[in-house]
Amino acid sequence: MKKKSRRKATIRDVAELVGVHHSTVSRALSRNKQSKISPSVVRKIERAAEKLGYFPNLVASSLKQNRSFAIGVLIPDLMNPVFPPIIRGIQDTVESIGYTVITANTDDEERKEQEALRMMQGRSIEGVIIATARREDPIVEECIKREIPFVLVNRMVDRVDVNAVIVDEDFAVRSTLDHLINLKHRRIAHIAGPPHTSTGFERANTFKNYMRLHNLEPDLVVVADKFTAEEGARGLKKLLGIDNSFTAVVAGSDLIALGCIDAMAEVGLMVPENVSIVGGNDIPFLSRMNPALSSVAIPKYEMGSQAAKVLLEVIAGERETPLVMRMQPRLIVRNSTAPAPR
Amino acid sequence: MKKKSRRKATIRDVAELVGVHHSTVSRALSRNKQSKISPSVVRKIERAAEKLGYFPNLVASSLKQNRSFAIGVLIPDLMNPVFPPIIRGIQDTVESIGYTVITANTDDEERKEQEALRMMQGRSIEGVIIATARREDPIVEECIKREIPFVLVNRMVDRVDVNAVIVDEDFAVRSTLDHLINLKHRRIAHIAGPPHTSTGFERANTFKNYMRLHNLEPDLVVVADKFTAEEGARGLKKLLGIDNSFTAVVAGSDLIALGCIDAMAEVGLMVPENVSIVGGNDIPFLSRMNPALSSVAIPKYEMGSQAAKVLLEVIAGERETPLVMRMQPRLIVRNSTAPAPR
DNA sequence: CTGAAAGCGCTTACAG
DNA sequence: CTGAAAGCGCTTACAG
Repeated sequence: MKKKSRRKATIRDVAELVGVHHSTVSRALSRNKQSKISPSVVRKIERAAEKLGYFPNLVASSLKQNRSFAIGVLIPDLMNPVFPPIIRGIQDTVESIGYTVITANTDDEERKEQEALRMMQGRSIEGVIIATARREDPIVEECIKREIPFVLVNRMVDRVDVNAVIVDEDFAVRSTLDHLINLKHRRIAHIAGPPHTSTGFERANTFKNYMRLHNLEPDLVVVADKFTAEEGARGLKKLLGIDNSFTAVVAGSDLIALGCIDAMAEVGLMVPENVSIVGGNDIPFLSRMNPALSSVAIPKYEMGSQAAKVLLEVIAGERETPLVMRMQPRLIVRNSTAPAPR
Repeated sequence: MKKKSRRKATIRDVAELVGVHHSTVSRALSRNKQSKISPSVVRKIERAAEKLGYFPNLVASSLKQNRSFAIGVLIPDLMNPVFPPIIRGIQDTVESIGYTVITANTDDEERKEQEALRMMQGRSIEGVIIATARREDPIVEECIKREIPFVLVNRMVDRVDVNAVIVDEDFAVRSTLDHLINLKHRRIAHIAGPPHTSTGFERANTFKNYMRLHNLEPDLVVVADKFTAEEGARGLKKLLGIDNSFTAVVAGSDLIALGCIDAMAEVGLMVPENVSIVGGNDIPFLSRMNPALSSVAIPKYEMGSQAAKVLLEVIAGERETPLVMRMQPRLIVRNSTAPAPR
């Protein structure tokens, strides 16, 4: 029962064992059954392959076919809880048809984005899902120029001739404001996400417009430079320097909301007694915090899954016209919002 | 400014442009500078490569060199907050030297583990980091048999002749119990993680031994079949059926602790007034819950990073003897633990 | 320092 | 249905 060699079995080894040409083995073992090999030979080959513990060398196959059955995914940071479900959605859908995914963290740094794209191209990825897009994004431009199939997820660029699976931000903000206005809040502030991202930008825009529509002060807007708690805290403090009559804040994301809550705690503002707050993308476990954070849930797993499906279609050449899917978010009211204090 | 063709530039294209043999280009562009090419030629080649937008085809390079500069990572589920930091730690350390990582979710199903390993082998990964190990694990055996370099992270197998970066579970449990005993708890229960995992098994063992050492009842132990909140809740209910005099519970993980807390809430037990509870691996945001969960922090990012370093050493042939690193955890006392009620 | 050749393990037109 | 050949884009002994 000793193994003869540590070398992995190749197609030639099984060909030899069966006594056929290695091209016949290749044909017998490849799934597309256009080239018919006689069933008896197929069976012999399969048996031999099994016996030798043969499995195909995907890198040789990739080189020859000039496709890799791999896609890339660009995210800012795996440790941001928004992204794991998106990635899992992507993985589950592409893996079911034999693709694998390579993810890279870019920390929102353009240099790392470039490097990651290069690396992925070097590995001949067939397409890429981009969760890091800024409204004007050199990476997106490069994909277009180099004709790399791509789809954006979560964040959008300003141009609309791209494939994207994003959130109906308008709806997100409107349902949030409806909720707050119903609770009789009038002085409502917004700690917006970075304006160079579509999510930050669109929510801030809708916020102003919808406030105006309701004849409410639309200018209580402060910008957070990143979707982080630190920036949320900074934003809230800045807001306090400008105005302290607000009774509610709409945060650009959950992480921003956490920062706001921290900053409020520092100055003795109670949530929701003094100020109500709504978060932005419903990351896990925040339902268990004190107070449980009201937030706008977005279908992260689903978005990843859809983005993957679209990308696969583009790769297969089945999709010509760009598609922008806007997924419906859902306001989840918990304990961080309450009627406006009088 | 029109591109001549969509074809990616190859080493031959730049060779032609410079007027040298393509092997010279290969030498000039490869980082290992043993084969000296005259600086002037190198410069010309670099210029030409730049001009053509050349970048190496890693899959061709992989095929030829029979190494892929890729490693695999097996995790149960990306959406479990324990794993993203581990993966990030792995990625950051291997990417800095040009490796990429391919992760696969196995959902703790052996079939998926097998499939993932196959896929990774097909892609010629040079080694694999395994975060899914059970105490007896066919995947680990297979890696040994096939001589695939691997290192375990977080979970260990029963055999000790392997590389692993894990937690000092003994210390984790002892510091937890010290804390609880100091708070005058005497009836302490344990909702253990799955006994087929080293973490579940070791913590339960230490729990019993250390309780005995303190002349406390060591048998208030119930097993959760998975590291999930659902299983934690089930465990707690089962415990209540056996005994309801306990004043503290040591949970096998944070997720298990969350389930316990839910189950306690259902029957009107207050944390920490009636029962104190300590979680198991300090996942993010639980410091913000109500009550903030006391937990044993483990250095997840660091563990990933260390595991990657060890794996890289094994791959480089620089490590002969197996290494088991036990990382020090740290009890973080928050508000879910309080003096025992009288 | 540079060139020419061989080969990594597959796939796929082209014949038969 | 099957074989023989060529080639994917690199790397690397072997000469010179």
